[in-house]
Amino acid sequence: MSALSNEYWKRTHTCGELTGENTDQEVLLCGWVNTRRDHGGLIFIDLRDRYGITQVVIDPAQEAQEKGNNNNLNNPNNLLDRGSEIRNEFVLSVRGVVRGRPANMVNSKLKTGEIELLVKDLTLLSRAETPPFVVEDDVDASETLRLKHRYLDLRRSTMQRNLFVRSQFIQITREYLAGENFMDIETPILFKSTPEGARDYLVPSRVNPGAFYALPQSPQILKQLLMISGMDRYYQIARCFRDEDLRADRQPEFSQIDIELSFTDEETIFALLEGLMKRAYKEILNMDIPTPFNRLTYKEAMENYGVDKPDTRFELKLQDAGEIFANTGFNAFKSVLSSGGRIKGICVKGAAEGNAAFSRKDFDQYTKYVSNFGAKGLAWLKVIKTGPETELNSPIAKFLSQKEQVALTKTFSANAGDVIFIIADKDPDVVFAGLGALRLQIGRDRGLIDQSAFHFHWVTEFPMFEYSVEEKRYVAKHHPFTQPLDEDREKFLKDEDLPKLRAAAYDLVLNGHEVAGGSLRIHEPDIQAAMFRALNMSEDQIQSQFGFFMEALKYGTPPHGGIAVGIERNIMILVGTEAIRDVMAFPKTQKASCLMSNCPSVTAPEQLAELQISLLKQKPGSSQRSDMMKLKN
RNA sequence: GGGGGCGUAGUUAAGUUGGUUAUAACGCCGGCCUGUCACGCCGGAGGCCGCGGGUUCGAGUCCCGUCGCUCCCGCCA
Repeated sequence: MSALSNEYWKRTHTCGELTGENTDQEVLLCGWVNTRRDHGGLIFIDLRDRYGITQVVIDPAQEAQEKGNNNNLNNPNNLLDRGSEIRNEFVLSVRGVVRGRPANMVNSKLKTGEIELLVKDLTLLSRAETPPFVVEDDVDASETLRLKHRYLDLRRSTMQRNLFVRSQFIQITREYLAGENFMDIETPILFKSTPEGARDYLVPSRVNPGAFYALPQSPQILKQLLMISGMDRYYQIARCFRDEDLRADRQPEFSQIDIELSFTDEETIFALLEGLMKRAYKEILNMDIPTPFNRLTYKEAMENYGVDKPDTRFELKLQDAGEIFANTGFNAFKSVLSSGGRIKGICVKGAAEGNAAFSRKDFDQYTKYVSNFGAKGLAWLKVIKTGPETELNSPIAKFLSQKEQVALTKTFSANAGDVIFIIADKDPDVVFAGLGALRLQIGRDRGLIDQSAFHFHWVTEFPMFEYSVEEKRYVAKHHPFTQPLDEDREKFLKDEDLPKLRAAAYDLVLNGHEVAGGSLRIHEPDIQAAMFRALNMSEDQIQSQFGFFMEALKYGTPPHGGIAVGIERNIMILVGTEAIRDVMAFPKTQKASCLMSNCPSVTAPEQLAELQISLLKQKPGSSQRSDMMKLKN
């Protein structure tokens, strides 16, 4: 069989654009067979491409009536024969005439539903085996199968839309930042490992045996060096790599809009991002996002929501009950307070009585749920109406004085029918984490979250340091190039009160997700040196890991700062999906493997030898062994 | 590293206290059909019940192990 001429795929239109205005035009469409409805002497084919679906009709009787204007009309029977051979996902070239549909046959579900294409010639460009799942919008297949045949999954309109929105978002970003004088500069993917932070992906160097590059966790140092170079305003759509465990919103490689500016301050950066988001939401969703965004300090976020990335689409804020129990006789609470712990809670409206009431089982499940976050218990108190008064109904009620019960009701603004949940723990982080997670869970369970809302806000004044139990030292909460807040600079230089110092670091939070994070950077060499010392790094470590950077700082560094916007998380929320896998073309599974290509895979011994790498003996049953088994089959 | 959920035709699921030949829908194959758009009607094929062990007269079902997918904790500056 000779090759087809490319005349067959010189499309005049896409499958999403023909309307009544094109009636009687002769057109050529190309696409995939979405469905075929064979009526014997009449065949309907829904032809699909990225732009939409157009109904194509093989109707020899109609065709015969319309003799005249075409000189290479096929034998009608031949057309029907070919039509009946067609199966889902075949690739077709269809030449035909656009026909308006009678009013009662218009399909209002299709953009092109007021017309159809009467086939004059139909050519099979490519056959397809029966796909492992039916390619349709409401896909009826497990994610495992979808990932194995990702190229088929990506034919679905939801996936195509997700990737299109992502493309739009990046395009808008480029235009916006170019308009603000930003320069797109690429930085290396093969770079130096910097042990602070996440685990690195390493790449062996063949020409330097035993030495490794690391894939960047972010271009942080490089973009700061660009500021020292006088690039003034830099951005990059930067791929980042982190070898840590995956989550629904975490992949080993992801992209961020990496931004850095010289001679800047927080207000400038906030306004820049607000402008970007406003424009993106307007152009993509035609939605007006109010700016400037609200701001919360880290402390306010923790006290009110228990997390540093609060979902503010619903209330259900945390209240403090520490004062109520300052002199309590209830030993459990008393010991928590005396050892520096916290007692906080939330009040759930209308959850004590009626149809929407929590059952004993619900309480047990929530108790179990908060235990995931370290909470040893969850107290619950139902507010019950007893005549004109209310009283608390709870396993712990008998331990609480009348005064405490009244104060509780008041502090939580609780009415009859409400339920108060309380967590008390010696470790304040457990109280925050437990209640923060409980608040979110109850918000979801009780439908308190407005799914169509987009709530942006800034979280500011993050702590500079947090203590690492594992490493027995303080580590930078953001990263070690972050400047202390001006008010805390003196204390920082005196090395005082490290856990209480605040950084000029900020996150942009959207619907409970951290969608961007940044800081003002240290531009003074002595401050940077003090920072490394605070992190308990020796001079040798500083030299070997960051010597080149310390050197660069000495040659005239402008004050600078920046931010990085997580592209996948933003798009995920924009298109309303739960996993960032849905906004990436070829994502990895939770074990960081690709089901389509089966990577990572075993490397040939020769390839390892060339790199002078030998493998340690594998544990029996390890994934490497099972991979080798797979290869043998 | 730890905890939860899932794994049965091509696909999505059902499968009772362990007991005949493992169901259904969609898809697939064949036939019929000129107005469908979830086309319709008739017929048919299709199973290592993830894998390996164990208990039992008998295992999709119970037990142990293992692999894979997923959600969460730790981790993710």
